[in-house]
Amino acid sequence: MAFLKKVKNSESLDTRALILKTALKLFAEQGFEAVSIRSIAKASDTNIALVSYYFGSKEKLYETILEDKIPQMRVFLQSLLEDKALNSWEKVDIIIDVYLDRVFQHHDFNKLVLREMSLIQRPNHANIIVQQIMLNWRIIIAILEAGQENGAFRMEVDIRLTWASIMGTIFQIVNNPTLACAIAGVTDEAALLMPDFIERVRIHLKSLVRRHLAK
Amino acid sequence: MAFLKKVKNSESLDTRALILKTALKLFAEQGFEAVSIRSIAKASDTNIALVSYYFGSKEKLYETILEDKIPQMRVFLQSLLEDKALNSWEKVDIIIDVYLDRVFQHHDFNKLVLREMSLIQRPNHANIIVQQIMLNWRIIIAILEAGQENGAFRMEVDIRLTWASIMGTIFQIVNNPTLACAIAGVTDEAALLMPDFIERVRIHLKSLVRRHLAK
DNA sequence: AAAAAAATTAAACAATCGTTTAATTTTTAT
DNA sequence: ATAAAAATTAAACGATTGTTTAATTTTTTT
Repeated sequence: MAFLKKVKNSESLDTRALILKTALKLFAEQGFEAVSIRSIAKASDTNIALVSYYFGSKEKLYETILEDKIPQMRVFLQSLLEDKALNSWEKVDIIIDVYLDRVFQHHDFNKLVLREMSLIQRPNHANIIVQQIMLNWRIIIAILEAGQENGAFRMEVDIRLTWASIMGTIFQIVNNPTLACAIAGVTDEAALLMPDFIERVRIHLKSLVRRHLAK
Repeated sequence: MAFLKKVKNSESLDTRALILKTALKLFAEQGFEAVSIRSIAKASDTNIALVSYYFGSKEKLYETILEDKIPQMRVFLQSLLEDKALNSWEKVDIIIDVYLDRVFQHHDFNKLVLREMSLIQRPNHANIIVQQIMLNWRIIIAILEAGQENGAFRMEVDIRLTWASIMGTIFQIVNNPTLACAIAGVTDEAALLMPDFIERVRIHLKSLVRRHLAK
């Protein structure tokens, strides 16, 4: 019956990468505890023992996903902070551009991160992520506060809450498919990843921040 | 040994209410699947059979929590929409005030709702909540768009994304204790519920929206 | 005070969980 | 072609899950 032998993946993803990809999708959709190793195996058409074989445990599989995707963002942000060729207004625009593209592009992964940050009393992996995110947060705040100190932005503005508004807007949209579809006026969730919708969010955010920070 | 008999709750909460309260806290902290009936029983110092006894199942306990807390918000919003004594600027201020107080006051419950909205392929209870939230959403959008039509707000503003920014800001803060502590400059999570911090968010939000909507 | 109802308990249930084992197939290296 | 290594499999492991049972205690009603 060799002719019935299943062809596992036309794109020739190796099994390890296939499990990672499938697990990310399921974790983002349902949460860590709700996803069983058996459901990962079934969805990826692999054996239930392979999670232990490749990653050691379900926990370590999750950590691998998080670590694989942890942003190289910090290097970029640090260089942006130190960049003297750009003024503060240009830097804000760049940050919005970069974050918007990044969150939309890796929206599955961002759901994971967002959920981790909302939970407490969690295993080690959560704290690692939270710390990474907070390191980036400090650099961004430094960039924005520099704009205040050099006179580009209003002094009365609450910089930290301003950044919370920017990220909150993006997360609110990416994290909440039903709401996002209502905003976009579509029924298909895939439409949210279309360039025009992202562009609409971009315009809104930049307009919002510009009026807020301007003297 | 009657003198050693345990006194369960000084505030004389009946057992059913105690289980509800404890379960809400644990679900908000750890998520639905991560919380076992045994952990609820242990944390509330009750027997593991009582969840089934009072609520039928873990699922129905969760549904009871959601339904118990489903906002009376819609009645209020509908009356605000139809109120002709208030102008659009006053209505926006009121909406911000009400939502801010409400989300902070029931921050545990809001974590649950937010998480439900981010997950897909969930049991029935999730859809119920999502639909309720979306009904409120439509009323709010109607109120804001009325402000545009009567000339109070700029026509160029993206009303739906504006509301996403307001809610996103609030949720970002309430849902993310670590970030919120960094913003507030405190280490104790309890400090986030202090009136001065909420007041700070309120001032930021109103200032942000005012500049954004004003001509 | 006796009877009925409600609340609470410990123990057990089957089902599912993550993980391990040991055998087998497939791939790689010699 | 043969041997070694890696990948994959089915089956089983003990632990934990939500739930049910039946007995007991507590409360309420008569």
